[in-house]
Amino acid sequence: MAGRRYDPDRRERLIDAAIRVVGRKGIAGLTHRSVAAEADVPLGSTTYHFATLDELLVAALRRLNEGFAAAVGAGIAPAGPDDGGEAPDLAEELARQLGRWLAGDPSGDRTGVELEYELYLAALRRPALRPVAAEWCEAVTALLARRTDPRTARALVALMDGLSLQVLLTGAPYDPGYVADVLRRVLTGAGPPVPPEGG
Amino acid sequence: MAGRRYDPDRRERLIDAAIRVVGRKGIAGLTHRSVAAEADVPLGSTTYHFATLDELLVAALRRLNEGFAAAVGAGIAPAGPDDGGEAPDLAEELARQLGRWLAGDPSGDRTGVELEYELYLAALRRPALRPVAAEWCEAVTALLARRTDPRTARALVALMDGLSLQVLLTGAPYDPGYVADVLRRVLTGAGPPVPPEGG
Amino acid sequence: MAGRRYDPDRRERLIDAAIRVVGRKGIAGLTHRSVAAEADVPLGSTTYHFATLDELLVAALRRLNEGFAAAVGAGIAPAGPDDGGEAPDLAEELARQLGRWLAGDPSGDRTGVELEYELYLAALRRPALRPVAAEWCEAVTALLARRTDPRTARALVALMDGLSLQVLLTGAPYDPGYVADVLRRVLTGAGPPVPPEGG
Amino acid sequence: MAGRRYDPDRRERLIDAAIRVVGRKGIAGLTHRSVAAEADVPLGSTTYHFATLDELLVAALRRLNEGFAAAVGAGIAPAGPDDGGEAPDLAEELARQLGRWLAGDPSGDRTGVELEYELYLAALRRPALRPVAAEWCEAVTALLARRTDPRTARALVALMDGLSLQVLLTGAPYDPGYVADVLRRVLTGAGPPVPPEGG
DNA sequence: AATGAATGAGCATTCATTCAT
DNA sequence: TATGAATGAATGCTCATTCAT
Repeated sequence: MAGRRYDPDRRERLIDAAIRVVGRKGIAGLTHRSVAAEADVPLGSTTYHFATLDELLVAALRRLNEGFAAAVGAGIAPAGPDDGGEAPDLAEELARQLGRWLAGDPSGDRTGVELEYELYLAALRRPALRPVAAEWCEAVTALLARRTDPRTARALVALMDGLSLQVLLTGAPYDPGYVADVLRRVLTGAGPPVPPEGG
Repeated sequence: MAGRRYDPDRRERLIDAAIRVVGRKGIAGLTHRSVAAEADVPLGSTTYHFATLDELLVAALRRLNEGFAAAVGAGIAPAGPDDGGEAPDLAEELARQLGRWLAGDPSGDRTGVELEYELYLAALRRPALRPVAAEWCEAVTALLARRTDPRTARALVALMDGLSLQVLLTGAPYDPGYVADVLRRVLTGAGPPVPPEGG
Repeated sequence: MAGRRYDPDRRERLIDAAIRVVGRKGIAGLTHRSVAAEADVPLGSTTYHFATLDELLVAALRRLNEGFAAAVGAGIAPAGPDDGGEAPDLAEELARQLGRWLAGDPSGDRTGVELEYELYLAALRRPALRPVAAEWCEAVTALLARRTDPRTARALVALMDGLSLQVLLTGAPYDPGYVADVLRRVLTGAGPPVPPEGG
Repeated sequence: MAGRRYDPDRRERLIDAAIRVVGRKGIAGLTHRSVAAEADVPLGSTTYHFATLDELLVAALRRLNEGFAAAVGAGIAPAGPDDGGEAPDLAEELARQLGRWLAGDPSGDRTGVELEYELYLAALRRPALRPVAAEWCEAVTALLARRTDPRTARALVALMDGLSLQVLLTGAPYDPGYVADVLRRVLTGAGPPVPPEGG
């Protein structure tokens, strides 16, 4: 913690530390001090790299988004070349995927979804986060739109958000069959998927 | 602020004040002090009536629920005696209602929905709020179940939550036609409404 | 510094401490911490009694005013019953008095005038101090008006302020003969003193 | 803000920036950072050119003096060759001039006088500024001495300072008739003006 | 039952300064 | 010669909580 001059990517380490802190203590527990301690960095260093906590929050949410989009992208295969207007098993794939996320890390800290939702929902009161939240929303919608039309994709995202929150907020058990069922209803009458670029 | 000894419904006034404070400054701005000032009550009085802020938060969310359930109940008429398995215009009614809530109070403070969602979503990190959030969710679901079946009702609530959050978090405009459309899809194939008690 | 609950007139002690701190380190050195240390009182106590530093500054300047007005009043005897339109030796009395103030306390800390002027002049940038500065100005003017007319009194105050500042700001030596001379010029053609109340 | 290597009059630009900063935020708001930002110059550059803030303050006050002396000189014409011992309208000229300064710039920032007085009065606590304050005082006195004798000039300066401060500190309205009156009294019995050099 | 006073911990932020480049 | 990065100290202020009344 002393004399450690010259430390490139300290900025990145601070973002990582911020994510861990939020995971452990929530956004309310994210302070310059807690981040500094978590990153093992002098206090002044946090304000040097991120003048305000909002800046740090934005960076954290953005990094989370990248990781999340990658995860979703890996889980949701794009539509095959000869798919009809609607992917046959998308509803079930999504329901299964959602179940995996919500089950989460059984170990100590909060699960990934909870952390992610906390940051995402923080945009409600923090305008600075709004653009990042919008990016996240659009990114996931775009991924799903590879298997259905954009309007349907957006509705799927909303429904999955709503169902996840019901589980997270009320402690209700997750029922994959039920979720697949209602997702399927939204997929009913969906248009053709967005063709991949260059197609 | 002084000498106001006998004051039987001070407790209620504190809850009202707490709601106003959260509306104006967010949950992060809810402190014993801010509530005391808002309610024009000595500081010690707040800790006396609500030992912790969580207690106050629970009371506030519960009060909000009551008002909200009443509003929803008034907006969503129960199914008539000879309705078929599904109310013909429920989707549009809900979309319109949602639009009204999201448009909100154009005056100073935050709109009602934003306030309500902030408290509701706070349950993510505050276990004490979880039971109240569950109550809220069940109450609204039950109201909608008077026009469709419970599983569908729960999905409608989730979808409306998700769509509302998209609007609130990303600043996207609200499109009632789109919302009615996707709500209608969820209503597709819904079962019969829950018969009124005693029916 | 510990366990000293119940300490009435702690508020007064804080004001005294603030005056000593400003005397020693200037307004720039007046911080909640420095006052707390000087008064041997916990830090939180300073913000409890004076929510902002401006409040403390106002209280300090006001207290200083009282003492100063008393000192001036003692030094400047009111006009005798049969005085003509102008007190014969007022100019010299004032010049002598001014010399005594500017000579000040040869010991360590800043002299009283310097301290007083620093707080008084701070009103230039701190609107909160303005009313107190105005009070001070009027009080001294009223005292002098007992020996001459109010317009002349106000000018005497201005001239004495200006001459004092020349000494304090530029380090020029104080020349009582010169000061008496120019004060006398202002007194030339002055009207009758303000009659004492009830006279 | 980057790569601006060759920049010969950066020093001057920093002084200008410092004056603007003091005008906007007061001496207390003058920091290396605020100057750097105002001058659009890297932070390190300010400490490089002015090791301490006092140095910068001295430079700023000195520059202000030059401009002010020029303004006064332009406003106060020297005595004509056949003037009697006393300039007939000097009192009124000065009163009018003072009124113009105190009215100041009606636009956003602080008026020029306020800024100038703040820096001038700062000498009270900052010995480094004392010589510059003395220069200012002497310069203005010398200018006025071209229309009256030096002792009287010095008193005029003191009286004008005192009257200006009354207006600035207490918010009292400026009354040019009154000011001319009392200035005239000081001019009463003044000696002959200082003859121009070489006269 | 109720409350004014008190206090220790903590927070976001700002800053002068140092130093390696 | 300049400067971006870094840092330790400090500041004003807020707060939950305690306690004596």
